[in-house]
Amino acid sequence: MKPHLQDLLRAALNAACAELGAAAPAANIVIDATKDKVHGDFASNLAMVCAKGLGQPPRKFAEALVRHLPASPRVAKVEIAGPGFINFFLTGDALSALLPEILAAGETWGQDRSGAKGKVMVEFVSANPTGPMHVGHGRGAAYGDTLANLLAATGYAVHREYYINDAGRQVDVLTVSVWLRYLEAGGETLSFPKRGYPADYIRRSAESIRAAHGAAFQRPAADLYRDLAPEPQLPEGADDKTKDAIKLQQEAYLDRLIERARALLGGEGYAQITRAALDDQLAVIRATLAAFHVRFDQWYSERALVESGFAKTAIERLHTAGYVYEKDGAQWLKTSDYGDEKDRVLFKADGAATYFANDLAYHVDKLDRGYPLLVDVWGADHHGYIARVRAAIEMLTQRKDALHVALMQFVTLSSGRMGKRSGNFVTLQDLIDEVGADATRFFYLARSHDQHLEFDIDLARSQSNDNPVYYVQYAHARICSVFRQLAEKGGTYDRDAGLAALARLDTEEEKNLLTVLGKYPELLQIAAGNRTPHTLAFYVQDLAAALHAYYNQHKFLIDDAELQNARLVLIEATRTVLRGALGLLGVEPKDSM
RNA sequence: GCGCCCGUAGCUCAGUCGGAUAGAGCAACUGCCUUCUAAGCAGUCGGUCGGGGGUUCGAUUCCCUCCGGGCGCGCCA
Repeated sequence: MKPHLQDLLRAALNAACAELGAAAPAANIVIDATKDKVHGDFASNLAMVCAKGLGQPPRKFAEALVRHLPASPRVAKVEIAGPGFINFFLTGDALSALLPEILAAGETWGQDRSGAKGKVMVEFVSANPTGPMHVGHGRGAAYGDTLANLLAATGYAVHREYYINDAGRQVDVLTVSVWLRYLEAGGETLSFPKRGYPADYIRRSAESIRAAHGAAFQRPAADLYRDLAPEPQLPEGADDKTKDAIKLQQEAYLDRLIERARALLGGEGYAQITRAALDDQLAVIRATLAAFHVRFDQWYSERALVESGFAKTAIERLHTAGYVYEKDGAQWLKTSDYGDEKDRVLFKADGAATYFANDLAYHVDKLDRGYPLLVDVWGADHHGYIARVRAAIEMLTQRKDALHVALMQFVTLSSGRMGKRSGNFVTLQDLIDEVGADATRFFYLARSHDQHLEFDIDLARSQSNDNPVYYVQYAHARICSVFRQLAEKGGTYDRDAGLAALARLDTEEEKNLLTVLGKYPELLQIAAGNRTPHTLAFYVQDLAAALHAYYNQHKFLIDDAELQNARLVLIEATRTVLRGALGLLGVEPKDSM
């Protein structure tokens, strides 16, 4: 509808300017859906935008535009209002014309599945495989999954990927933590290191290793602690400076335990525990994401990236291009040439790669795989990391727009509900178990991602009219119920007869529902283009509200067969759009409540 | 100190490219079930859009500044 009105206005603009003997301004013509029906269906500010340049009063120029506006069967009335707005009132035919389109296209109506906009890689979640996901990861999961759906629905060929951080020191900490719990379970008495991972899930990992390997990794505690200085302890009431110093010493102690573990277990034994521990944690993560209806095309291992040698090869490329230099024994990347506040270390003085080096190599691989557009979904605590990755990507591509980072602001749980279940936090799995996948997803998505989110667990789990996700699902269920009732009464639905009688849809509620349906295609473009899935979550609530208002005011199963068929066409189309939108949100439409 | 996100109704939050009288849900109050599901509908109440300047036909929106909250500023990951 908008392009049609733009065409009309453009013609009017040319004619009106010709009359004035002036060149038509090159302004792009803005058409907005009105907030208030007294202003019609669509409005344009064109007269006010052009007035100054043409030396005309806005309202007078608006009159000239309206005078030159070509007639259109879709436009019932045009008015000038306020400081010079041009308001369009559409005919009923123009509104109902989208119903046959919706029914013909089905749930993908309004979507473009062609992939013609090219390939895009969406990397999201990528939670460390050292424990279960928490409620913050859930937000990135819901956001990333729905954003990927939206991009796929608006012409992109989308690849969804999870980067597994299964290399680096954290994996050694995981390995040692599991092994120490394993030793404890085997009867050894030891003091668990302060900086290890103490949680219950570590114990369960240790138990499953014992189930698979028996006592193969059992060693005496005496060997573990031989010639090892005891772990420094934090004194009561220490100041921050002291605390930091002690923490560093405790980390160093943990490093010594890691070395001792390698020595006592041998390379192969140590690696077996690492693999088992990682597999355990990843299995939990995969299960949670499956329960959350989040799907990935690929799980990409950092460890594999390093072991294949590509991590080094990729950095070599930057070296060859002249972006890498040596200082203080370390290899640095000149990210400050591309907007970062300082240069960053790729290889430490001891030769080890930094996390940044591997992550950068990973992004090089993404580009090598032919993705001109990369979307990374990160937690807000990583925002200080954006500049360096962006700088590196710009070095590689000479483009500023190749990488888009979407930051998820923090999630807190509603007061009084910060209970500890698995270790020292509420896991995403806990939340899904308690609230359900649909409500959890909807609550995450019904908030702008750059807004701090307070997750109201009590509201989300309430099976009541307070809960917006039920409100939307109820709208869908009500439509299903109408068709069930029709069948029970032995009635028939003649869609073609309904399509032929759309002119009968002339009540206020019907026009409003049609107006909301008509906004859907453009809304998908906006939600995908701005990367704001929450606008879709708001839309389905608007659509449900329009349906409920209609349902409450009018009956669908009536004696007037023609009108009944027309109304059934309208609610069938509404159900179709609801299903399409809920599908993108990853929320299940329910046939009954 | 510097950088990023944020500040909108009692609460939780929308507000697209600068547009008309700033919206929704919850809470409070009033109506509506003999009728396709009341997990619903209709209405009332509720605002210095954090404060102050600036830009212009017009600012919640853009710029400056101050106040308040969160996060980040490693040869950690």
